[in-house]
Amino acid sequence: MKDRAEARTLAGDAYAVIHRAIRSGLLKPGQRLRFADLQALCGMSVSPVREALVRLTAEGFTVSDDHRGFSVAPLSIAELLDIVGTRKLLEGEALRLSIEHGDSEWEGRLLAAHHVMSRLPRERDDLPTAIREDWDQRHADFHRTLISACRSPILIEMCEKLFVRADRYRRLSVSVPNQSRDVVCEHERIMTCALNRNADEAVAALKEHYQRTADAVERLFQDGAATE
Amino acid sequence: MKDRAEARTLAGDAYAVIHRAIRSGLLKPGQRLRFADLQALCGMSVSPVREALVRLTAEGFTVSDDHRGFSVAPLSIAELLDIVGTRKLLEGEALRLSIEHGDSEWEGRLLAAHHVMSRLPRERDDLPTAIREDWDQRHADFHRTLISACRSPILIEMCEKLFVRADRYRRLSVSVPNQSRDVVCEHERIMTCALNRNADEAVAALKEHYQRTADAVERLFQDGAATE
DNA sequence: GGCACCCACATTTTCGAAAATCCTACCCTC
DNA sequence: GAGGGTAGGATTTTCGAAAATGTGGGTGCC
Repeated sequence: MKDRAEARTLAGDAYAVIHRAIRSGLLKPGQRLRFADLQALCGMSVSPVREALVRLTAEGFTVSDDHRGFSVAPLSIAELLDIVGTRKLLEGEALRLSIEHGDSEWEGRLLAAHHVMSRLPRERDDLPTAIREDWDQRHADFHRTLISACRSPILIEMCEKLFVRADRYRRLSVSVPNQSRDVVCEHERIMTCALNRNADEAVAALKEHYQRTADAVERLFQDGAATE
Repeated sequence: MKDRAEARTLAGDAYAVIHRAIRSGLLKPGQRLRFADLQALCGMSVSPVREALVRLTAEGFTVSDDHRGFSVAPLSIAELLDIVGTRKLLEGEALRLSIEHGDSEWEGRLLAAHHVMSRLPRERDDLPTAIREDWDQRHADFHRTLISACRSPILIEMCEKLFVRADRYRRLSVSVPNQSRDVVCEHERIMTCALNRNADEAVAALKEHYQRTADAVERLFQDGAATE
């Protein structure tokens, strides 16, 4: 769930390393994961690696087959659509609650998060990885902040998990340089509606935002990006 | 998540044993979990026990503190209300989708699940544990069946996790013999509305059903059941 | 030729002990 | 007496090897 500051135990490191390897595509969907390889990758013994895999499995990034080990969870259009549909439901409701309960401190954090994000270059394939990761971080922060005042830790946790899970798919679509979308504008609209306490419109804008991302990735899938 | 058929590895056994111990109250909320004790309880070495705890932590039954081990997740009114609120949202939508997509085969399974449950004695404190567990099982099956046609595996999985998590609380309320509720009737109303494809009413009835359970447990909490 | 069985190999899972970390209580200094 | 540092013991975390299990191929039988 977290990624940074997750380094007090070796198992935490292993989790971070493998998680990153899966998101980055170093470990491909469906690929079998051998302990020997992962031990070499993480530079540690089998125990923490196994612990990391158990955690990743609980979060849907890997799948486990008793006595036959683990493999990277496959990607599919069906799962993408499922994730997006569920996110629209959960984050939509979380945003509505946030707008209902959020105070001016929340408004401030929201403005700040959006500002920082908008000042960074838009995600593009030709940018250095470090900058892309930076944008990803700010983008995640913005969406986190949106729902942070909903007063439901469980809802927040579920949204967080789905966000990271969806991220595997979103990364595919980044390699398409132009999608004739103005993502910055979409974010702005969500924020403005939220600040104006216009819950219905804010939620609608958020759902639209996710649906567009889903559509972009779906197009990509049909061009065969999933099979590689 | 599962409990039965989870026995192909020792770690799976450990998970089942500890999970059961937490739900039954043998391991109390907030209690520190020492490996030595759990190894004795499960009859195995540290590795599978640790794996079980990692999984339980991912599902919210235990909490982990780096280098300080694990403890049973505490119960609180706030969490109960959060769980119930989220369940109403998730299962409500899942039921709506199920009603939209379910075919006659689904209707059949729903009727069957309800029938089996209604023929069993109502859960009561004075009944033998085996019978109570049987009723619990059928009750869970009924609710599972309700949403089983929603076509969203993720939604189903989340509902399942919340159901089990809420179960820890629900078990507290069972010890109160009479709550002036007709649970059988509540279930029947949900089913009838669902079969009549009356989504709005079915969802409303389901949410009411959960809210009443929550209210019952909440009353219990205020009488100090949480502190023991 | 097809099918079942069995053996050797590859891999995961589990064990028992070593290493690392945390907590407690004590001592020393100020 | 208060604060800080430090050994000792308890506990978790990690390691490396042993045990258990799945896999693939070869052999013999029908």
